[in-house]
Parts: sequence; C-alpha cells; structure tokens
Amino acid sequence: MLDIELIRKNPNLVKENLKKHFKENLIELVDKILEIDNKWRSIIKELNNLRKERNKISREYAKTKNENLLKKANELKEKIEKLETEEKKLKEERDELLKHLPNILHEDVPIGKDESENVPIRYFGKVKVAKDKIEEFKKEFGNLEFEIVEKTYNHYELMEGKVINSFKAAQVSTSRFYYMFDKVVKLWLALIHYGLDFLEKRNYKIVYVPDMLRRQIEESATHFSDFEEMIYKIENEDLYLIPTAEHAILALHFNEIIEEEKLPLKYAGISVCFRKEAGAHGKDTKGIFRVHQFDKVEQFIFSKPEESWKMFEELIKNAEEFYQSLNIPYRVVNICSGEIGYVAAKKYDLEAWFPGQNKFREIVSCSNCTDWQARRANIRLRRKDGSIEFVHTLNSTLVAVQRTICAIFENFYDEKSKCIVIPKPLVKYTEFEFIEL
RNA sequence: GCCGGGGUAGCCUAGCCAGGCAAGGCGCCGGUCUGGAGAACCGGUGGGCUUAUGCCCUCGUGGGUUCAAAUCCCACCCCCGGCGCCA
Repeated sequence: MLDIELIRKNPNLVKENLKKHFKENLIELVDKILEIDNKWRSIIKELNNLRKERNKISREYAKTKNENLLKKANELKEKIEKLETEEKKLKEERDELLKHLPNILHEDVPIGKDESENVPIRYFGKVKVAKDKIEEFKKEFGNLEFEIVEKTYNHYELMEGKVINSFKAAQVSTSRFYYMFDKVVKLWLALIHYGLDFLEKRNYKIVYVPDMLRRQIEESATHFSDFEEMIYKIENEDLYLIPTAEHAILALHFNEIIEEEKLPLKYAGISVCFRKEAGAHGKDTKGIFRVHQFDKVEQFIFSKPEESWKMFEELIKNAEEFYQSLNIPYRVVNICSGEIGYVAAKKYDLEAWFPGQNKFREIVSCSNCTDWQARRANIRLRRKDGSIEFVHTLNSTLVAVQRTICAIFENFYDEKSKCIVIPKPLVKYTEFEFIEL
C-alpha cells in the first residue's frame, strides 16, 4: 500500500508510476482517492469541532446537572452520529482504493509491456542444445556458450510412469497434481535439506510456517488480483492456503515494532505452496513444472529502508550461488514494469536452462517490496532516537524444489547409461549418485 | 467443544464491581547538573486533522445503550488454566 501522504504531496509521481506499469486505467483512481481524501479531511475537521463542543458540554453537565445542557448535547449527538458514519465510510473507501495502487518502481526497472521486454543481465554455465534445435537456439540466444548434444528430453518424458504418476493423481485430485516415487522423493528431501543448510551457513534463521493464513494477513502480503487467480480458500473458514512461505514469514512480525539494532532479520522458510494457476490453462500441463502443490525454500528479509537495496543483491547472489553449486546453467533477468506486479519495486528472476524446452524458465523470483507490504502488515522499526518508521521487506526463492528437480532431470540426463546424474553437493544428502530410469 | 480467568500506549501494570478528561512504573530520547559518567530532577515518548496555537481519536475487534463508555449490554477474535477429544 502506498502512503496517502505521497499521493497528497506528489500525485503526478504516482500517476507517472501507473503509466510505467501500463495501468493507465488506474490514473483516475488517484484523483478519486484525492477527492475522497479531501472530503474526508473536511469532515474530520468538522467532526472534531463538534466533538470538542460535545465534550465540553458533557463535562459541564457532569458538574452542574443543568437540564438545558442536556438538550444541546442531544442535538450535537445526532449531528455527530451522522458525520461519524460518513467519516468512517469515506476513510474505508479511501483506504480500500489505496490498496489497488501498485508499488513505486525503482528507476532501474526496464519499461516494457510483457515478458519479452525483461532484460537479461547475466548468464551462468554452458547450456545443452539438441542438434536439431541449433538454428532456433542461435536465433534467440546468439553467441551464448553452448554444447551440442544428440537429443534432449522434457522432464515429463523422463519421469512419467517411472518416478512420477500424474495420470492417477489427475483422476483422484485434478490435473496439476502428481505422485512422486522412490529416489525422486529422496532427491526432493535432499534439495530441501541442502537449501536450508546453505542458508543456515549464511546466518538465516530456519523457520517452518503455518500453511494457512487469515484473509487479512494474506491481503497484507499481496494484491486482490491474487485471490482470484492464485489463492485457495478453505470453505466456511476465514483461512487461505498459502501460495508461498513469503506470506507466512511476513506474518511472523505482523503488527510489530522491531528495534533498529535487531535488523536485518533474515529467514530461511520451508513450506508447501498451493496455487490455483487459474490463468495458466494449457500452459505446462504435463509433469511437475507448473502444479497446484509444490515445495519451496524461501529467503525473506526484514530490513532497514536504507539497507534494502544491498539486501536485495544479497538475496539474488545467494540464489545464484546455490544454482552455481548445482552447476545448473541460468540467466538473471530484470523484470520489466508491465510484468512486475503490484508488490515489488524491483524484481529479478533467475531462469534456469531447460534443454528439453530449449528455453530459460523461471525458477527463482527475487523482490524488494520496500514498504508496500510493511505498511499493510503494520511492521515498523524503532530508531535509536525513538522515532518509528516502516521496515522494508524482501523475498526470494532459494529453491523451488519441483522445478529444480525438472531442471536436474533435463540438464543431467545421461543418454548412454539412462541415468540422472545427481549434482555433487546433493549426494551427501541423497546418498546415491544416480537415478536409473 | 465445555467451564473459569484474562487482553489497557514499545513493555509491565492500576482503573472496570459502582460510567464523568487513561493514573503509575520500566525502557528509550532530550534538557538541567558534571571534568566525564551515574544519580537526582524536569520535559517528551500511539494515530489523525491543522501554517500554527491547538483540537480530536485510541483501552483485543465490531456493534449497541448513554449528554458521556476502558467501565454497562450483544457478537466475534486471541491468550492462560481446568475438563473433554486427539496424531
């Protein structure tokens, strides 16, 4: 949520920001908010004056028990009640509309409408490309370092019927669910364990979180549009299945004031994530790349405002070093203004190379939400001089487990032995070096 | 799920029965004092409106009664204790 003060003082900045987001339709909302705010301010002024008078008369009456005062007070009471109703309505209306405005973008965010205008900023690793896809590859990625292989496979070709069963899961749940078996389950555990160890070594506090949150808490973490497209609701309860541990970690300090010297607070959260994927019909329908239920080790930082951009770089660096250690090729892209969504001021995605798809695909998403979430969740810090302000919140995936399994299958399948070769750092956790298919 | 006790400012607490401007302590910040520090004393320490003086709001949340609600009534949320259920 934006600061109403910012809109009062600098409505043009807020409007320019909406243009960058390609949300011109919200520009009139800014004027509407200002209009309501002005009305509200004049009413609160009037109301305060009336209450002042009422309080005076009331105190007078307490002393004198003068019946004439009672008459006056009754008149005031009616007026006050009327105005109070109106004041409350206006304030609610204003704050409701405020929640629809996206965060102010950082100046580095590239202006662009869709995914195609995201800006790649760095690459890691030598990618595998199938012989028959070389031309297509060169057209898109030019002089990127690559290695030619005879044939590549989609993860689901390698997995389905052997280590996963999506067909049975679709019958008993719906599509986008799956059963996993044997060594893939152990690989899944290994990735979680390795991810937690990785962050613990970097002084992140490990946290296991509630998988359901109240509406108010979910709303503090995200924009309304997510409720329709992403988040599952529990019937007859004020509870929602979390789409990411990010929300539950944010909620850990809901309504709190944190002492300046305790910041930054760094967390490594592990949770299952539930997503409706309502807008994704027909996309990635096979396998476990895009599913309703997956697991994720999430990084989250509560930061002092002046340190948050440094923390932002730390988060993406952690994720990069994690994938470097697994030797999975990737690129980092700077997400453009039209794709970034409401919450983040700047966002990097880490996209792993998927040889079977001949593409980079999102595997990590790293955001600085500045004070947008903190304002809604009312999470503040107290300076040494006693002053209070909102913290900044940042989040980044460390490892999206199912997607990383997909990446491991596609990148490390050995055609000759028909085995998946487990990346070195994981062997300590899996206690096997290959998955035979 | 039932019975009982609770929720008051950053924290701790009084006020509630019996309605009348939210008292006190701790912590923190500033000042006086000091060579410096401490102690002591004074002031400040939630939100909003206001150029400002100042005014209003805030006692878990939301309603209601009243000239006036932390206080009375209703509903809900949460915490503690006991009983019940339970991996």
